Amino acid sequence: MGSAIADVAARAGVSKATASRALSGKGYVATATRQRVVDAAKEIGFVASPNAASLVTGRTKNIGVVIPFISHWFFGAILEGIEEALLGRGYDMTLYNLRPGSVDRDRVFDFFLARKRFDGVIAIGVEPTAEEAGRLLRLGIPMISIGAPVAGIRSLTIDDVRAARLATEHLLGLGHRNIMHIGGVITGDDDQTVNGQRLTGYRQAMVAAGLGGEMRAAQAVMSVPGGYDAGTHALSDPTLRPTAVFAACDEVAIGVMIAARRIGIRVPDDLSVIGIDGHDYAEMFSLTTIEQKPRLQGQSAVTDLLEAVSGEPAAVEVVEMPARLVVRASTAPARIRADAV
Amino acid sequence: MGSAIADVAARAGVSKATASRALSGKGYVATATRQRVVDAAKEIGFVASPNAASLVTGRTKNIGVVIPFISHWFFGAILEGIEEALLGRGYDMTLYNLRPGSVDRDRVFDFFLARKRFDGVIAIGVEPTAEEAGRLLRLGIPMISIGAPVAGIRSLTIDDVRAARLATEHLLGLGHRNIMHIGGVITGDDDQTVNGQRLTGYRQAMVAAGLGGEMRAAQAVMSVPGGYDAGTHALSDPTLRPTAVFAACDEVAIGVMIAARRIGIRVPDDLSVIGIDGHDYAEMFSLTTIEQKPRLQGQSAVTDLLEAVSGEPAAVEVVEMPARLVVRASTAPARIRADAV
DNA sequence: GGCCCGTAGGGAACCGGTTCCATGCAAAAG
DNA sequence: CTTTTGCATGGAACCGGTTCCCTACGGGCC
Repeated sequence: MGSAIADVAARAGVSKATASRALSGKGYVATATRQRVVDAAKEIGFVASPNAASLVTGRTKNIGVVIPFISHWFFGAILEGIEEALLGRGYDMTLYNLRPGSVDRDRVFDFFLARKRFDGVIAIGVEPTAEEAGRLLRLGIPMISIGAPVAGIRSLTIDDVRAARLATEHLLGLGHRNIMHIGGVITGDDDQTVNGQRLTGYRQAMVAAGLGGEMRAAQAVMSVPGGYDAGTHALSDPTLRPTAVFAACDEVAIGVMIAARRIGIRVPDDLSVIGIDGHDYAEMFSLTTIEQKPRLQGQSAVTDLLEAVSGEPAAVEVVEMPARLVVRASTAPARIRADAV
Repeated sequence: MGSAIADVAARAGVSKATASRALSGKGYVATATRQRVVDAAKEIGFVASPNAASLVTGRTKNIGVVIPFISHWFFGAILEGIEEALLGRGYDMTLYNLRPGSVDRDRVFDFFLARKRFDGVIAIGVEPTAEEAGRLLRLGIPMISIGAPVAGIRSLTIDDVRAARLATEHLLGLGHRNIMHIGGVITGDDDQTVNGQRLTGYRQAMVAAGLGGEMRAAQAVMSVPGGYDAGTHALSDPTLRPTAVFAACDEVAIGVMIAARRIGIRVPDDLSVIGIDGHDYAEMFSLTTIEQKPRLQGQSAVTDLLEAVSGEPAAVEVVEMPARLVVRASTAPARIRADAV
């Protein structure tokens, strides 16, 4: 069934060593000989076994990727960026979908990732612990994390505190005072995850504006329905209604906008909404947002990781990716409210 | 650096053969011996090399998956189903993102998939050609396709013609006569892809209702903005406006609904909208749809494929998955239109 | 003319497991 | 008491490539 390189060698009348050199293009092989080997390989439909090659070279040309969600736009887009970059360099991408709080977490890190199957690992929005990272590094498997920076692990990140401050300041600059933050689920008081940092940025901006007492924050599932539910709840009471909402991601922002429209609140006339991400749908919804480039982040992660795979460890530990304010029509200057006149 | 099974064997005072049996659990090993080996392995942090094992067993415990989009809900959800099912059985999932019309297609099928790296291949929405499939089957790599059935390849599908007929008939049953179809891009007259089949189903239902002359179909990018653009275009002229739209997928349906609202057309009062898929967001948008279960499809594909991997080829070539009408508030009985009075 | 060097190619070890086969031993069967 | 059987283990081949080391040959240089 499967033809081996020995068969190719026999057919071309050369040794295994020469056949290997001819097919891989390494070492001295006469042009005529190389051609004979290539022809022979084609004739019998030879396909090399990457496993056999990995065994001796120690390189697998395979990268393990861990991600919390696949069917979320942001993570899917990162994944597309990673896959494209890897494919272009002849690498495979093996994917593990590690839902937050999954009991499989140990199994993935201990069993699946810590085998000699991967040249490197990319962890997205997973925030590996020191032990998890250490286990891999001890095996000589470099790792890079996309998301909130983790001490001791090479990370690719946007400055989430700054992004959140930027978003809040944009609303403040438009004259809003009653600004509500609708973010993701926060665990504990000093949450260092992406959600925690965005809450921190909101607080910093509000306090700096002398509005520390006016802060209001709610938590939502990070999706359009999640934002819709949270928005419906937050906007239902006219007396408590904010004039602006800073949502921790664009899906939530879109959900809030739809909720507002259902309730009869006009965006941006009665309510300004800003998000973070630069979602594919932001343009269509005229959503003002702090735009980041997930595809680019995926590509950069690959570049960095493969450098670490084949060379010395890079100097920089935290690489910061760009995030910029894109103003569209979901934010507008605050109006003097009727009930405040 | 990496410790081998020989080191474990030496430390436990047994042979490589016994160490292998102890760790894999196959063959006779005394309980005490097994414990010694397991302890030794733990002490030196032994991690097995799956490549070495694959080389001799011929099994890689790795499945290749080809998919046209990752950051689209439907495909992402299938992927989550596949990944979950594979992980549970100790399999890896290696992913290739093959955008439609990509020049990489040959490279993926010839180079990446047709190596001895995979025990099987799942192709999603890719419709492999006979050659592409044949190459893999000749190598002894079973393949299953999710999407429109392809002759000679084991396929998992919903009956897209029937689903589209069901959707159209639902609108007809509500008294609508002026029903427009907004579908995906169709290539050629006899398009056998999912998009083509859904158009066919629409036509069948319309013709059967004696409305063959009233058919109107437009093409859209399969996304919310795509549906928004197509919807805006289709609904802008009041004299040509349909009373109902059958969208080929829920994203497009949602886009149409948003377009309608912007124009000032009330759903479902002035316009009924139905989609296909059962998107996560359908509930929130009160969207009537033909619901299918992508996660379940992914899981089923894995079950079927692994059966083929480890046993005789299954008898059935085309497996049909359920798709059912879920009525929500985006569809309503047709009204006598003002201009028709 | 002898020596060195660059190019060609072969033999064999090797990567790290799995598995076949042979051997030893104790308990059960005859 | 001998023979069979079942369990336990070791030795060695093997999977399919890559690579190290060695040999060989022809041309340029001293």
